[in-house]
Amino acid sequence: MKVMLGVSQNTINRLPKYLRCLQELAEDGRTRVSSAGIAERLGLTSSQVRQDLSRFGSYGSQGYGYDVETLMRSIREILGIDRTHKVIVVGVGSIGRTLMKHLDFEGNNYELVAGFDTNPMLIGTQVHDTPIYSAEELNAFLAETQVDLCVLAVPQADAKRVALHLAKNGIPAIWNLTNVDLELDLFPVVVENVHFLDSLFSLTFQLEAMQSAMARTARRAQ
Amino acid sequence: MKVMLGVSQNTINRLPKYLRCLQELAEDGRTRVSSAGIAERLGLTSSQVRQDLSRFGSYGSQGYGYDVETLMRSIREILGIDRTHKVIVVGVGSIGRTLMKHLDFEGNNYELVAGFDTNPMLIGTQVHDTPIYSAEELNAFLAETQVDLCVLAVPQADAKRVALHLAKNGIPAIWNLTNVDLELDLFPVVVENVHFLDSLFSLTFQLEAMQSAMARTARRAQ
DNA sequence: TAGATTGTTAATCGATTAACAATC
DNA sequence: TAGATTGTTAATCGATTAACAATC
Repeated sequence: MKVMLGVSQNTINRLPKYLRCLQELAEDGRTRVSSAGIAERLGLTSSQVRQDLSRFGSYGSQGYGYDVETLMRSIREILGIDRTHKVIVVGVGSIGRTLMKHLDFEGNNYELVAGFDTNPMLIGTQVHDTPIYSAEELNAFLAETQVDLCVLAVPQADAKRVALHLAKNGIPAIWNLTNVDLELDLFPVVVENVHFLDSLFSLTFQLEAMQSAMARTARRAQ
Repeated sequence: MKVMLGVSQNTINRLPKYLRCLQELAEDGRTRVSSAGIAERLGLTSSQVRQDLSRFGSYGSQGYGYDVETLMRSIREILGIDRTHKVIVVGVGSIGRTLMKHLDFEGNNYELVAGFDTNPMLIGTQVHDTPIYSAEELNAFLAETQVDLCVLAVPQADAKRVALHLAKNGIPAIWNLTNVDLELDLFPVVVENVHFLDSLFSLTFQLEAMQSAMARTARRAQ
């Protein structure tokens, strides 16, 4: 594989969108697609699609475009989701449980190996075929299992402490759903902070902007 | 308020992060902060913080910086979350319910006025003090209540149909949590597509990139 | 007052778009 | 073969950073 120095975050963030677009095309029975075809569906330019993909290699053919299945496989490979990742869920409250049940982990090669919680009612149960253990069993579990990724969904008050603990015990990636910004700076640990509200706020801003634009238009039309 | 022509999406996306930063500062009892102080906490440059804020107005003082409370209020105003927004939840499955219970709607002036679902078990119940109605009651409800925003959490198969229906019945903003890309292009309706998996994939990419960087370093050290 | 820090203008940097030779 | 479309280089555009006068 090419050395991936300087792939921009924007490019990385578009890869999952390309993948979803290709999955839709495959479901529609399409076997080939051009960069212009992808671009149109996503509201981008064909230039950008080709430019993005070319950061990682050559996946198309002149005069033909891209084979849908092949490009899908290639993007999965670039993202790393062609390989299996072992995942634990720490904090199996309502958010943790909902994700375990509804997110397509299996279909993307994520293996939910265990959940951990402090609630005695949950310990020993299963959520979506995944066993839930007590928080005390976490260290022992990590010592004997190579876990790739942790879904962090504990209460806000516990977020920083638990994240630090996970990092110290060798978890290399934390998907942080606690709504607390984790700036761990604990190389070699990567963290992705998910903030539901940010996206709601952004929508609200757009709503207000649209409505005031419409109000201006209406005034001018009078 | 200034006319907001050409505020970049990047700037808009940073506003919620500034807000969260200020909230943390306020909780720590801080009453003032400089652009450099905000920038450091968020890993940005002070220039960028000032540049972003100056798109909307002047909120600081030379030699002093920003008053934490005042700036918080101003950003809420810019985002539009100082005003009350009436919200309905369409699709009160496990994702819809979890959000209703756990997301801080009230604290950000979102008023959850109703939920709608087709499941007879849910209809007539309350989730987090919000009544759940039958899907058949939706149209009548929209006719008599001015709803600002809809949280869309129906099954994937229903997403496009329901979104179109909402748009046609006057919902101006849809927060789409169905994992289906909605490219409605139904002006004047704004849509925000939330894709949980995108962020997980992006984390996985970073994980792989970090691990292969470490492997290279290790080889070189031998 | 002197030091600090803003808001803004100018300079730089990076990302997107356009263009086109290569070629399926 | 002729038309289509890639991968890539060059041109443009926009976003970030640097610099600094204004001033609290």
